[in-house]
Amino acid sequence: MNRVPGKRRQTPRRKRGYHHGDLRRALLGAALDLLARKGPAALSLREVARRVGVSHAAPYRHFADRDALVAAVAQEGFEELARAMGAAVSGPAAPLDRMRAMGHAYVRFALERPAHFRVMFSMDADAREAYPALARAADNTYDRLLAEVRAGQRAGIVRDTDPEALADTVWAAVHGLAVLLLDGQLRRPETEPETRIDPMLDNLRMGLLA
Amino acid sequence: MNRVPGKRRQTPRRKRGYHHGDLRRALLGAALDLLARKGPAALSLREVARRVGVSHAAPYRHFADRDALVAAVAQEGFEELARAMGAAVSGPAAPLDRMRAMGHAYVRFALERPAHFRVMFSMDADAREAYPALARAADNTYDRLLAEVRAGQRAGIVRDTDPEALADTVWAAVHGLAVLLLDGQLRRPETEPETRIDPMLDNLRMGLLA
DNA sequence: TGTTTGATGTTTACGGCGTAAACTTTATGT
DNA sequence: ACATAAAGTTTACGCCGTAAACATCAAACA
Repeated sequence: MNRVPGKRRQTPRRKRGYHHGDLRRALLGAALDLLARKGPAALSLREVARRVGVSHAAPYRHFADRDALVAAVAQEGFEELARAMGAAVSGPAAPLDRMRAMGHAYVRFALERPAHFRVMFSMDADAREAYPALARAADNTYDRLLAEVRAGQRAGIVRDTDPEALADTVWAAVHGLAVLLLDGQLRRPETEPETRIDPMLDNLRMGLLA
Repeated sequence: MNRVPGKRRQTPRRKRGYHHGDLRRALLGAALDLLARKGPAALSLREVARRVGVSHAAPYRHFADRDALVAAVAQEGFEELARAMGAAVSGPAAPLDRMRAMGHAYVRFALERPAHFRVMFSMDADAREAYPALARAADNTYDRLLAEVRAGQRAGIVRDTDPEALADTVWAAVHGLAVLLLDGQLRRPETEPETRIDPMLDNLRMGLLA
């Protein structure tokens, strides 16, 4: 049950009337919109159903429960983030520049869609295991970064230690920066949030030592 | 209204019967316990009241609403984290060692009390503004780190750039590691989670460059 | 072509939640 | 001792997630 993703309409334009046409997608869209406007606390199945104009039980034909809807929204977020990061590295060629571009895309995504970003990381490991598509989408972003680290090492630019540890470090720093900015935890009023990332990436490059 | 913190009983042992004795603290304790056992979703005013043996409206004498209770729990978390970090730096004398100890304490706290840690960072900046005590408790942990960075610079060990940017970098990396480990996002099965922090701190020290 | 059938959506119902208002009880200061 | 305000209770309302029974429609098959 619950719809196989690939089985969708070949000619989706035909508006070939289901009962609704394409609930699921409509629900997802409404959920995302609600999330952006009113925050995570306001994201309820009933409100989403209301906005889409169906009964409050209709969503259960497409999502097992509220968590499943949230997981689907999170998954969409990871896919969009992966796209943004992909677009970012389409420009620069040098590994370090590519990593910088990815970092920017990551932080920008977080700052532009805070509620969405938050939801993406709101499920703990156990909860996430029930949604393998989500896990795959999330892994994807890590793999992109790791590839750049390895490329940097092959080019002799990046230090030759465990590449996964290096990728962990960079990802943790970028992710940490994103969530701390979101939390307003290290926002000092003078500085534009996004300008924080370049000094940070410089510090990562150079290290702490004198 | 809502109790001035300092005005509490001088001799709290006397069990000088309020109606309850010391609700608020009991509520906070129950909330923390519930959080640890059942996760953030299960943290409800009514359940907390039930556990403490009081009517479901009683908590409103001590907390304006559910968010206020959550904020108080978060604040306790920051205070405890600050204590843990304080205890960690009581040993080593060298700035870099102290930073390492602080990082360990931070990640350990997150891994040992995941639900609590999550709650601490679950409120966005706007929401947090309503709870200045929370904000102060949170700032405290940052200031400890910044002090170590400055000490390292004075000792000539740490690179002489903007110390706040350096502190941001280290904090972001440590915080990012903590939340990613919690999310199971970069857990690779072979390695013990806490062993991740030392390679990361080494990478921070040395930088990425070859 | 007409019928069946499974997918999609609705109605009704239940209990839990946050919160407000009106009420009762108790501790404390005069 | 008694008034008063703080602390706790009861009752009530509307929202939520979810389950079950029911209705409707699209499509496959006879």
